[in-house]
Amino acid sequence: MNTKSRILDAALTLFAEKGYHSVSVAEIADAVGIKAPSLYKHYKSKRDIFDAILLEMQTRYEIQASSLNMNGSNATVDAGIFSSVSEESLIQMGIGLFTYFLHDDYVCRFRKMLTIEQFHDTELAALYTKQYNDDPLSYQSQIFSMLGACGLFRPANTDVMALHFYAPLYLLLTLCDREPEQEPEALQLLEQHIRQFNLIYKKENAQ
Amino acid sequence: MNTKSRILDAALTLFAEKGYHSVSVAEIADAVGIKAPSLYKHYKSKRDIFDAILLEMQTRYEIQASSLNMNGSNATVDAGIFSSVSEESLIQMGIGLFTYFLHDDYVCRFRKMLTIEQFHDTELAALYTKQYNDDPLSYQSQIFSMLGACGLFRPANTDVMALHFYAPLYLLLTLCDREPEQEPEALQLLEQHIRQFNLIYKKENAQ
DNA sequence: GTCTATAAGAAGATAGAC
DNA sequence: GTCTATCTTCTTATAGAC
Repeated sequence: MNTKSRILDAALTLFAEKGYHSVSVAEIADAVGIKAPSLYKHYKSKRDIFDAILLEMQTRYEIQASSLNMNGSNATVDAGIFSSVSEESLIQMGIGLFTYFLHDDYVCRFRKMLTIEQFHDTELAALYTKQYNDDPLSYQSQIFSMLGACGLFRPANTDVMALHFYAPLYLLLTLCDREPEQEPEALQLLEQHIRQFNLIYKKENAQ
Repeated sequence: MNTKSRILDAALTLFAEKGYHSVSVAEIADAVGIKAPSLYKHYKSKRDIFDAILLEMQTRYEIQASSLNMNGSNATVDAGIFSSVSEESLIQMGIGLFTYFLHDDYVCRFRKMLTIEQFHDTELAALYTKQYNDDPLSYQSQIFSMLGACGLFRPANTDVMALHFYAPLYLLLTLCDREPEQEPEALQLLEQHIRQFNLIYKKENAQ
């Protein structure tokens, strides 16, 4: 890993924990194992490092999201997968999404950074809303819309269903960001939540 | 309003928008209409202002929470109120809780400040978790437990019910903190959520 | 209680040697 | 590409006049 990437990595870790303004350039350099002035051979300013993180993480996100059809206007592929959905596979989807969001090193640090910086400007606010609210909700909504059309789920407002499915996941995720030691309880509650969700919305005769 | 309180107020506004470290003492003094050194006649340090905010807001919270029986180990009074619960009164409770959390000037700014500072130390993390996760969830759980005992709601895991009821409220609340212009859509979705929730959990023969 | 003046230090960033 | 030395500005905080 080259120095430029190591700076980005160290900065992301520090920004995620303390916020942009609370971290000094010297601190970042220290974490990388160089002196502060050396850092300016790689980035022209502290703000430049922040912007590079933003760019890099947005690129990663778009790749990840498009592979899941989370950003596009259709979820056709996933509907195909979930048309043979069972309670266990619904749990797998929920737990999988949750643990990925929670444990992927970059995703996790970037989410914390955005959490801290979200009120600084409208661009960061919009990015947070897109990645952690709008995209997951519209993705889930489309999934449930298809599962409804297949006759597997009771007919219901899919936006509300998406909110019912995703909001607990979101709350538990932000909880674990703050209190990592509560992950076991969170996972247990998440599983109970999905079982209950399945019980509520799934047609009795389906499967 | 005396100067000491005006400093607290101005500092809270600034901390909520930019975070503790991004705000200078001069900026706070400016917002109050005095010079920075004058501020030290009221508080002995910048950190002292922050701690005073924390203390003041925790006191306000405890008063508010105890009047709602949110912190205690029982929700007896509220169960009495909600034993005559209707769909409309459930919506009123949800919307009321939501708009209070969102529009109360102090509650709102303090929540934003905690959001920004939550990863700085474990004390702030614990405070956030208590006020915006644990207390509301245990409160809701107790309410549903009583409504279940009254035979108004279907029997179900009340912790999961509380999560189903509160998590969407929480997601929409944090969304509106970030994007205040989305409040109308959020309120509409919140109302739909509660109607759906009621439909799901309420016994058909109840009422 | 407010001000001006100022200390003491930290921060972002540059110059120039190696 | 890394370092030391340095500049400049910002920031917290104090001293002391009014």
